[in-house]
Amino acid sequence: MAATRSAVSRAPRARSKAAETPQGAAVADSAPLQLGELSELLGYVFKRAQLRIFEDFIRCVEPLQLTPAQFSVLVLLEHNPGRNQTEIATTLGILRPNFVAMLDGLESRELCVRVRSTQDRRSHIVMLTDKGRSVLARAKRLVATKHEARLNALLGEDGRSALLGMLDKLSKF
Amino acid sequence: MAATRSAVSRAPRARSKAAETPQGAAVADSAPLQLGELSELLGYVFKRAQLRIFEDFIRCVEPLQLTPAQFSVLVLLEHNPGRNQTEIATTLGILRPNFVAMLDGLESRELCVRVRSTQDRRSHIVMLTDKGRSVLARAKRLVATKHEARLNALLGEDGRSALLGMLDKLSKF
DNA sequence: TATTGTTATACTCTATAACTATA
DNA sequence: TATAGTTATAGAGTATAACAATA
Repeated sequence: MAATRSAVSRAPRARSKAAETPQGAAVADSAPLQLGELSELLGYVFKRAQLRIFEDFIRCVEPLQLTPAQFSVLVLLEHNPGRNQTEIATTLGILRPNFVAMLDGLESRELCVRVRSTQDRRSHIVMLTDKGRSVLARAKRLVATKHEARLNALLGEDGRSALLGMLDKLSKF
Repeated sequence: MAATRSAVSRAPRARSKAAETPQGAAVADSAPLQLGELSELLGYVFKRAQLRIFEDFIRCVEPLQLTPAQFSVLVLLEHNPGRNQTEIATTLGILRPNFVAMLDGLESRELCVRVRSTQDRRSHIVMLTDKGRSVLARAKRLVATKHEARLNALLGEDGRSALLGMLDKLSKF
């Protein structure tokens, strides 16, 4: 989950030199492009905002080297002890096959462990390690004090909760 | 840009049969998992909403077989005649190398054409064809009457413009 | 027969280096 | 030398089929 640009994202470039032509002659070209109805298209603006938020998340949590997806796994493990891989993965919308490599990564960093369930020996219960718990605690602190704090400053507490409410409606529609 | 699930998305599954146990005995397991602080994490909720919006866009424009990214290119071509590949691509946050195959696709469907610039023979001016203009017009109609209409119904006109305003702030921060 | 974790695989999106033809 | 379009390539993220172990 490295920094992205995406099919529908990023800001237009700064205008090129020609736009600074003294006598206003051939300014025609090289001005920033018109977005047309894209600037009113919710999906378009949404995607750009989404990318910025993830970029900022990654930057804020950078000392701990956790992607948003990895962070979400650790949070889920903390709140749902005793669950197996499939339960964790599908709750996050991750397909079981794709969760294998992801867990391998977290486990190799000793942030969590898989243990065979004694009740159902097909299942791997996924548990946070002490190190995982400590990294998660630090990550949550960075997210709260840097990432979310920045978003709060930008949107205001009212704006933030209004936004959360709308996002929730959208994600259920 | 097929329907996705993403690292941080999709709704939790319905509870499994065990949860419907008559005498409330072993309900403990198999209940939906706790999201913990994820439900308050803007990026997490944002991503889920984002995926739903794109899913809906694709579904609404499905008769024309246009992805959000392709649609955004056609809109830009309509509003910015005479521009070259690099200008179109970078405005949308698409890297020049990745724009080549994308344009190939649109051009092979005769929705646009590349023509060598006479002023700078390195440049390819990208132009909408008549067919491209017509497909775009139909796409815009579908987007307005189905996709955006649905979002308006969900959020209300006030909510929609408030949301657009916040998204705009976010995409510039 | 069904499910869990897994492997293999493929397709899309994103990213970088380097080539070519022009300037 | 610098830029536009391109090729090649690599890495994420996402998707499906199928296998071994277990139920």
